[in-house]
Amino acid sequence: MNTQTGEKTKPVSGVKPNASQGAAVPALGDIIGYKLRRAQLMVFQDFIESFSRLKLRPAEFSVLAVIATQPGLKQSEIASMLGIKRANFVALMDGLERRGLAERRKADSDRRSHSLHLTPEGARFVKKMSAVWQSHEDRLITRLGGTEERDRLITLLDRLLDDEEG
Amino acid sequence: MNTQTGEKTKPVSGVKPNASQGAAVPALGDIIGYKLRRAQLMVFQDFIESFSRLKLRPAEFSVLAVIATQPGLKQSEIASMLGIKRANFVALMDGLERRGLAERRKADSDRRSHSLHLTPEGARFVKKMSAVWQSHEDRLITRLGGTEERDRLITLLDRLLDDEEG
DNA sequence: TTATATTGTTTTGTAACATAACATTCTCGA
DNA sequence: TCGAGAATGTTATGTTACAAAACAATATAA
Repeated sequence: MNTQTGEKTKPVSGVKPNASQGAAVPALGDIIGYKLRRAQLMVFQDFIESFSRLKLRPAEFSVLAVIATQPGLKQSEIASMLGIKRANFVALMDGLERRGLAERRKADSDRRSHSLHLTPEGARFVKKMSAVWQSHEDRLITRLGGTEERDRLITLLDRLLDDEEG
Repeated sequence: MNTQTGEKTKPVSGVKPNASQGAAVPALGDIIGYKLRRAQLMVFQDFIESFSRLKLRPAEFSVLAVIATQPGLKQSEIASMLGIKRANFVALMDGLERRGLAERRKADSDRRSHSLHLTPEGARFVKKMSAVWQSHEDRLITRLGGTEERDRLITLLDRLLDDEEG
């Protein structure tokens, strides 16, 4: 448990150290949130281009991935797992159903809820989707410098997320 | 966690790992973009709460930080530096000007452009803002495990961004 | 000069995200 | 068992971020 303010913040790359007593005006390169946002935008950009042919957006991709690996979950379960408000999940799921990739089934255990499943066509689609994702991911790993660096990045991001795992 | 690539996968040199065989459906935890997005949302959430009292949003914060450290830049320069379309920058700058924090000055060298500066009140505001940011950032650093981990995170994010620095 | 490019701006459209209200169904304590 | 309250999916609505097109004023280049 290191004190945060105790140690001088080391300039990351050619950034001036801050000497004054009050907090220095942060340089862009020192702002975690800023770097995080820019990196996320870059990654999503690559993702969107990679999936333009399949006409699949990041949120749709994540929903199909969850349904594929955990079929039968309730709509609200998947929504909350992905941090999507269930109100906004409806249209998203409508789209997947309209394209014949996934379907809602009435659960007889709880007639309010819908359990979500892939259609046969959806299963085929997920295969193509996974291949496209793999090459996208490989591109990112290359940029990072290898799988080891990828794992380190994931570990650090997990630390930020730790207590909101849900 | 690392189900799909195993420990030893090093396809990074441009060789596709699963070219012949189909790629596995990715688990959420293995998707860089997903983790990145969730972490970014968490960080922005903390940022927004930290700055609710000052009524300052991330984009406004970044603009003030740039103007404070590099006064006199042109509007379009700051916009592109932050990845904000100049069309969308107008309303943002209007807001800062309306609050008396920053101002546009007609540059006589180029009468089309506006050079951006802090007002005296803006300079005072930036001091408070920097202090608030510092505690926000310290919170993140604590979550990461220290300044060393923060630096490692920044380094990794920079690798993703490397060739779009601008 | 004339043609072309840049700067700031307005307008407009789209997508992401949140909140409130509702009908249906379930749960559970009185 | 009933009835109050919660959960589920849905609709409707508003807000915000972001992108693209067009424009006037000004600068630059041929």
